[in-house]
Amino acid sequence: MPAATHLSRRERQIMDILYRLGSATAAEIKENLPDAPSYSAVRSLLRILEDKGHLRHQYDGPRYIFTPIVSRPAAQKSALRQIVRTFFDGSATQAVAALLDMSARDLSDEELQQLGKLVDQARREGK
Amino acid sequence: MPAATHLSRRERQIMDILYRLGSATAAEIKENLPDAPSYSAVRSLLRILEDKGHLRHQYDGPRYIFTPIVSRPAAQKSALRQIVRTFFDGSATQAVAALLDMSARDLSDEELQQLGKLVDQARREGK
DNA sequence: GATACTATGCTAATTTTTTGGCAGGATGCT
DNA sequence: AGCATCCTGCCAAAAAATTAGCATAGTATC
Repeated sequence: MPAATHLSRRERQIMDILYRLGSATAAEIKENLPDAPSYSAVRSLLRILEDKGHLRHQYDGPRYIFTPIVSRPAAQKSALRQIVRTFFDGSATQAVAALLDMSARDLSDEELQQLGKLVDQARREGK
Repeated sequence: MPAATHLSRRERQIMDILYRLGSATAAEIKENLPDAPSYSAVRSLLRILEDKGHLRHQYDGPRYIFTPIVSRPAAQKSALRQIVRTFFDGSATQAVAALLDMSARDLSDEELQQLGKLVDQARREGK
């Protein structure tokens, strides 16, 4: 149950990449790392992260594919909780409001309609 | 303009505390740090963060008060953007849906009503 | 004003992180 | 088979982060 706050800088960068891509090879991770170090360095980090239980690898033909241990949905929740707590005084409402505010113009009407439905649904369930 | 991904583990922990509390003294930060180190260590970190331009200090009677340089609203946006990109394929809608899903039962009807209004408003503005 | 307390500034040592080097094995191509 | 390429595993050096120690100054309390 290692919190993200315990990961080192590089470790966190790698886990972020893995959650973004779903899973990846060492080479792909290297490509996605800011100020990418050598391939060897990436491999070392991956080994460390695996030792710590943050990811696992499996064979895919001639190379390894690395995948996070914690499922994406679980990691999503955990990340959101962290943000809500740190930046929004624990208020999910404030967080949603900020999300809408910063991305409303990028959302299609379909998406907004869908969100409206989700809110209505939550209201019905709450009663 | 150093992104959060460039902060070291302790640096990030401290900035999180500062964004949670708004601003804080060195002692308060020490209290809030997981596995808190010595006061001296905290002071060192604070000096480093100030050198890097992440925070500033001001006098409050006999001690310093430390405050983030980047405003809370700006940091909120930045944090949300990061989450949306890393965990939700860049889809704010998905993120909102996840937020609603994980916290709907904790929200009051007033809050849900408010969110409904925000969505409606976004739809009207989009047209 | 002496004492205790808490603050700061600076510095040096320890620990962790981050990195690259090198050897060996598999794959693929000519 | 021979050669080049890409992978892995292990290890050790280099760099960065983290920590504590110590000297000093301000405040308050008695």
